[in-house]
Amino acid sequence: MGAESEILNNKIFALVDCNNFYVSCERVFNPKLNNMPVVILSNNDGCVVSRSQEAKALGITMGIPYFKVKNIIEKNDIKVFSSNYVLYGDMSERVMNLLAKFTPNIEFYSIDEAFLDLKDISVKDFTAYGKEIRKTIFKNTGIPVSVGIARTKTLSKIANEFVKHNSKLNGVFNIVDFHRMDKLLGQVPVHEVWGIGGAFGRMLMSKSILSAKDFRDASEFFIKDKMGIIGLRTKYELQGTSAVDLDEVLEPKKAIMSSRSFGKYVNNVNELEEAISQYTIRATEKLRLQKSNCNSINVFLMTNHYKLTDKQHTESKTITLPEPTSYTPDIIKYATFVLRKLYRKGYNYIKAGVLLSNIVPESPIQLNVFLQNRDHAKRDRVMKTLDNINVRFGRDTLKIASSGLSQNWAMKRQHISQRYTTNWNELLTINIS
DNA sequence: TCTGGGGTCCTAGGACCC
DNA sequence: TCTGGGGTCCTAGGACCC
Repeated sequence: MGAESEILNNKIFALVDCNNFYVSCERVFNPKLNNMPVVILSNNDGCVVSRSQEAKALGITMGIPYFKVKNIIEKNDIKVFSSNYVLYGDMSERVMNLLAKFTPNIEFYSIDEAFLDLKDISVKDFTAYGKEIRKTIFKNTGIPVSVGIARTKTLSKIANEFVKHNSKLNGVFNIVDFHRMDKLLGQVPVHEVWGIGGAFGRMLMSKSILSAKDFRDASEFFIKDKMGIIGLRTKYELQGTSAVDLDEVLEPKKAIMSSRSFGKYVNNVNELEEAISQYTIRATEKLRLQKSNCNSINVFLMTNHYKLTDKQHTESKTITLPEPTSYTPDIIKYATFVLRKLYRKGYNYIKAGVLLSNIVPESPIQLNVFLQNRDHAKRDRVMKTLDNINVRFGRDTLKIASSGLSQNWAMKRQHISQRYTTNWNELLTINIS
């Protein structure tokens, strides 16, 4: 890389990633868990989605179904928690607010990761700055983070991953002017590079492209042909040329999904209707929160495809609404109408969901001339009041009756912890004896 | 017995238009 | 016998991410 391109490409990305985030959140409020093996389960207590170092060392892999490792868990007294997204979401917000103080240019990438562009920060030593970030986050939230610093997002990901396997780095790895890049990239398996997943990984390995270094040095034509523009960008990024920008603006979502596996098999259409109503309530809440309306809804339901002895039926159907809306009762009506079209008697359904799409800003509203007799202002007020009450007094304080009261189909959460930070009844209590 | 949920982007191909 | 060509829009599906 010549001096000229270095001037053009002067970005410095820091990827800040919370270590074992969900486990770390639980540990903040339950310090007994420190140094113990801990795992967090996905919704419905299905799979392992977060593991402490100790749990990883015992051979618990990411995404493994819970029932497959129950033996190891019990034998080693691994502590188990159901996902507590209310708690993790709140802790995430605290971490992100602190990170935003370190640079005006930040991308909130996921619940536990953010990219910071440091090019305009007037510090000489980015490594020291990374250590300061790390110290600040830990001191104020109790969450340990790793920091990877590089000239491209893809390289900052690699640096960050490296931190976690090398305790000598003390949580920060800066490869902005790293001399042994070939050696470093040679150690990264190609399928672990950000943007290259399992499918492309297998294809590349069959062509003897085994490491990030091999991929960086592979032919442009080959990569463009087999992987399109995304693959090419990844190659440039590994070469040190930034090709994936910081995404700073929080764009409204283009699709909003709410779906869940059931806690038991459901074959009764009335129960399915309750579930679809509940998911629609959740999805439309999110829709109004980002001040949008949707034009289409998709409803799907599925049987358990792992259970080969069961009759299978998986189907989805999209309909276009007569006008863009976020009015929950109407959308429930349409969604349950679609559900009844899809539903077949005699099948054991395990999961269903609602997807709102074709999303547009809530104003200006494109009114359907045939529906103009509706009082839109009044409907808006009703939804606003509903949302306000539910924000103030807790989710589902007010809800629509079609979602059911007993909800026998609801997901399993046998190991849930308290909502320490968001619910007055679940604050941390300390017994002094 | 028991296998998550919620997103994004890109591409190919069909429909349709002039 | 010979049966355009280019453009746009939409959708479905595949790949990826955490």
